[in-house]
Amino acid sequence: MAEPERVLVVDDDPPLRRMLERTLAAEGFEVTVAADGGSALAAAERYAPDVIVLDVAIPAPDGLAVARRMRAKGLPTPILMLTARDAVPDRVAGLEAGADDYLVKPFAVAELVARLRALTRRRDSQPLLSYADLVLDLDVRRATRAGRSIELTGREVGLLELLLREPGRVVTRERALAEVWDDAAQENVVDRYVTRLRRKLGDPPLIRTVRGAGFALRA
Amino acid sequence: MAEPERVLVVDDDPPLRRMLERTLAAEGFEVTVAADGGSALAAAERYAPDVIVLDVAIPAPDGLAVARRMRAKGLPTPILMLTARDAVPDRVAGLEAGADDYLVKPFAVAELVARLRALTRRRDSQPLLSYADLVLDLDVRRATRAGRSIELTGREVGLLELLLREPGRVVTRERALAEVWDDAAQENVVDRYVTRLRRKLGDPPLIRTVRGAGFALRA
DNA sequence: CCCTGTTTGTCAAACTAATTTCAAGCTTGT
DNA sequence: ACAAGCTTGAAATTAGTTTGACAAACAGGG
Repeated sequence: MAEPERVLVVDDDPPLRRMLERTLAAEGFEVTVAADGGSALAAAERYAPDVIVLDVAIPAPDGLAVARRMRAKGLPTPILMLTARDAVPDRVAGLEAGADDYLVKPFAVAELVARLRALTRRRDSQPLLSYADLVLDLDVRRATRAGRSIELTGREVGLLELLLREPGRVVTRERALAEVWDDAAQENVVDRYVTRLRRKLGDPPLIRTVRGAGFALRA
Repeated sequence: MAEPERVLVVDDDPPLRRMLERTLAAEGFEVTVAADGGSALAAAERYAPDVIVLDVAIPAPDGLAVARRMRAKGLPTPILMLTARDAVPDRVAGLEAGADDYLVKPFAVAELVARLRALTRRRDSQPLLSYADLVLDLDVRRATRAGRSIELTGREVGLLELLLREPGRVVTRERALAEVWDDAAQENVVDRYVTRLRRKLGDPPLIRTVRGAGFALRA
């Protein structure tokens, strides 16, 4: 088993808050609580939870505002919103504000736990490839470096994947042509794409030239 | 088909009231009417409707008061409130008082019917799907973005649902054909529908094309 | 059952992005 | 300084995408 999931519970009703705190702890979550929007925002940043349970009706910035601000700041943490009534507008507003799921009060605690598990469960997808501060996501054809997201084209992904699969090892042009290109292309395309990748990936340079042999990620 | 949904219409304007009575009856609802707050409360208890259409501006206890009292008595019947102006305070007040949805006069009758259906069907309905500020309601085949309501056709909903079920992941044309179309259609239909969706969903664009692969939602 | 408006699917032309080539200039090792 | 190898801008080429126009299928109302 992995380490416990960290959950932030935001609700201004002390009994409910305590109940959630105890139940979730019993379910194996590591719980932090907040009673109003302001401390929720602070806690979300300081504590970096894996998931947030957020009541819409809380003092200060309400749940919707909190969700919006978190999204504005770029925090991707999944939010499960608690809404008071079974009102369509409420739910729509919550989801528009950036919530990932909602639950109508009163709710069964088992239901809450199930939803939380669903939100924290990692989707199955191709594993990410990485090297130093570079991460390549094959599913989305996108790389990330130092937090910056970089869109890549098909060939760029192919070449970068090849390099990442044998980090530091030298990849020859022949090899690259065979694996990324369906042969029958000038060897120069590889160089061309190395250049493009270097440009997109930025500094400090990650792809090293091995004269007479090929290319490799910097050791 | 199940038995007809019972709706209580509360409005003090006789022509409008009669029009609603006739239209809703034609739509298969079983209709009862009331002209003021007092009889509305009485009818709500005696008649036990599945849903209530309630004008805010009525004599005696006004719409807000009626909603509040019904909630105070513990009646959970969904209320669709008709507000005269498109004033935010009005709507907020309505929702706070216990309304489940609101419609601004003048309204299209079809819209009213659609909302009523949504409210009565809501009991055990599919959860809403969302991504960024887009929310899709599968039950009503309608999407909402930034408060604007967007009508979608069957195929449009199907495709959008597919994209929303794996937010950000790339959906290939093949996959879309298999899941949304019963195969046996040109791959181009997918493109065609992506275009239509993009137009309907407006700016900023949500559907990104991943050249050579397919389409995906983008943050 | 027919008419009407909507939804759906097809095609082809216009368009756009990605890929590849070429050639000139630049590095590096000896 | 020379040669072999590497880099890169610009242009040509190719592959893939978007969209208007239209016809077929369909749904609903009279």
